[in-house]
Amino acid sequence: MATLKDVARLAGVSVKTVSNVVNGYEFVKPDNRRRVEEALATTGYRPNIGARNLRRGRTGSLALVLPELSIPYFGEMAGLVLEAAQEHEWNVLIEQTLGTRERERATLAALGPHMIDAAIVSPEALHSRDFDELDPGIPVVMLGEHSVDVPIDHVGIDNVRAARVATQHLIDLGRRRIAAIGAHPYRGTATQRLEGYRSALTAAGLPVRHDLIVQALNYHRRDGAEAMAHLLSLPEPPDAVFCFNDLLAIGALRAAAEHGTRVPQQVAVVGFDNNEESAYSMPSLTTIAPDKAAIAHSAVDLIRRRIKGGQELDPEDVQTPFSLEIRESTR
Amino acid sequence: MATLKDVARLAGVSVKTVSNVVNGYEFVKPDNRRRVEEALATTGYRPNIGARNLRRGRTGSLALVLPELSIPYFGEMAGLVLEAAQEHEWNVLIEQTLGTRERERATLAALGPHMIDAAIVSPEALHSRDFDELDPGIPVVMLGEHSVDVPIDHVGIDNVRAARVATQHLIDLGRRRIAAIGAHPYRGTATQRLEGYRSALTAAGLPVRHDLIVQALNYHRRDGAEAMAHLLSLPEPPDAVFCFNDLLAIGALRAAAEHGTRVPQQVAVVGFDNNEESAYSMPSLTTIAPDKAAIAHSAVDLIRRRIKGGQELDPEDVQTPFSLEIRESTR
DNA sequence: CATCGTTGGTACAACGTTGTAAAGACCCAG
DNA sequence: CTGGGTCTTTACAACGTTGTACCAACGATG
Repeated sequence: MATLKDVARLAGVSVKTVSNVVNGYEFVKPDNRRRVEEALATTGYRPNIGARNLRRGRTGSLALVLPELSIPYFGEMAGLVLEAAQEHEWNVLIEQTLGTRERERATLAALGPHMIDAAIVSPEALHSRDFDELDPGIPVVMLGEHSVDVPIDHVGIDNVRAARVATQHLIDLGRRRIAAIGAHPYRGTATQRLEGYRSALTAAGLPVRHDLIVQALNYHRRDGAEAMAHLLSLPEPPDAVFCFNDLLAIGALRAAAEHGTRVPQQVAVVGFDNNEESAYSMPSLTTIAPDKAAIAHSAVDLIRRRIKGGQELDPEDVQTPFSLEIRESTR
Repeated sequence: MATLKDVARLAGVSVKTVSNVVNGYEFVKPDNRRRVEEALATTGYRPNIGARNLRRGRTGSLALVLPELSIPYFGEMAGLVLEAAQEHEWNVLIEQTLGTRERERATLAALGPHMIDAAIVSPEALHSRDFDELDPGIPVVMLGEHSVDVPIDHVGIDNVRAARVATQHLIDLGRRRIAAIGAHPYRGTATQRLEGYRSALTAAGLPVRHDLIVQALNYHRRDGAEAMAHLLSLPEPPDAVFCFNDLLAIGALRAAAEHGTRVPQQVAVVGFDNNEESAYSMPSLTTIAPDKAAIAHSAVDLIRRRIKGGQELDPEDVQTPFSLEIRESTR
């Protein structure tokens, strides 16, 4: 592998002059520039990014820390973050935590400031305040989950409002026994979505019935199916279900079908995330559609801002838009 | 950020001694070792991976090059590759090519040998022989696509055989007008799956009807839906369809439903990939299920082998197992 | 007590790059 | 032809790490 030294020798100039050509420095004699460029071409020189970064004190990489790539929401988000990061010539290193708090902490501790310039973290179990003790030494942007009391930049939609919109949609359909699937003891987004659900019911003068609120410790299709099966076996089953993500909703659709319950006639279903598959499920799924590209771009922008601005910048909380995508499951 | 120098000063020893402690070198006086370890702890020293790699001549990172993370198959594969790579303490840098040949080439050229130790490439448009001119200078393992005539390690399932199994399954159901969705002018896997489809038909004494073979330039749900709509509009529509991936099949299921055609009674459908969503579609999808974890592990193993063994090693072609997952769409 | 091998420690150079500072070449005005 | 400025190039050091070579101390051996 050719280095600057090799090119310099071949072109008959100093290493620095080659470096200057490579970096587009203005004042190089045309004659030398030509010779250097020839030498670059014949050697097939490629800069050693590691050495360059060592010298420059940056790495050119971001870390994206998320629970699992096989979960459609995170797969889609990761793809968009990759694109957004590439616009600023960042490489992206992806780490999976599998949703365990221990691995979320370990990952952040391990990455440290040497491998990456910053991290975009989509925490599952980790609380913002864990970062306090951690101090990863690099800018961090949190996606989704959010704790106000910690000075960390954050991007996400207004979960409370989105959940209210979803629930209100079911109320507008005339449904009165509206269940919720996805309550969770300590997951922040779950708490917020539950709050939105509750507030919509209350505002409409409907009771909040605890037997219609089903916990889900995981947010996979299977959990949604189990929860729905449970709801349908109740003496008075619900006439609508708000699922805290699309996977739960997809599972719920299947459970309903297996139970012989028709969607949306007997039970209307709303999801959350607008996974690509939700437009093709049978029936297709009404869902809260966050603007994922906006989330990805905002996250990268926050990182750029923080890298430029430094620690003393006030932490920002960017709320990205969302919409309600109405499909067959509530039509 | 503390460096070896800082720790050395604090512990009152040389930089190298600290380095020795950090790297577990045996012969360090217990007394010094203790002092160094204390200093390490109080400074919170973390080795600068970049500098270490520069010195050692390796990077500790792999690249995973694939079309799009939002495509479930690649999302799932990426997750498994991440896990497999982590077992050997590799970081993984993911690059999306969006399926364009130009970006596949550009990515490989850009990554070069400095950022990464090796690359795992899942090409969409790129041919193995493109690598010849390219010579990325690092070990490369190809997933899926495969050209025998180029000395590059490869992992994947036997597409021809798998397609034959899928088609044979439909034949065994008594279907006689079996269509195929997903033919493609130059995509290698498409060619192989088409060949398997053909050979199964021929072996069963069934005609290969060209009007029942539908091209798909992309492999998304929408393309499957369009292809299926076309097939169902034929004067003599098929009684079974073999789709070259699950997304096409999911789209086909929806098109069938919208056309009022019942699956599997009127049209049986088989997919390929066993995406997680395919177990929850309505009806659930019969599909070829490659052992994705085996693919991921084999890919990482091939890389380790190649890094140890060097260029003169004969290229290996690992065929991973697959199975036919029979579900509602053919029951 | 001289010698040797083992153990423990250090200085230096090197990985490939770029910033700094300084020196050399060139040109033009005086 | 001198002085000053503008261009152009270079040597050197440094980023943080580790391999090599070497030195020093030590106990054991003859």
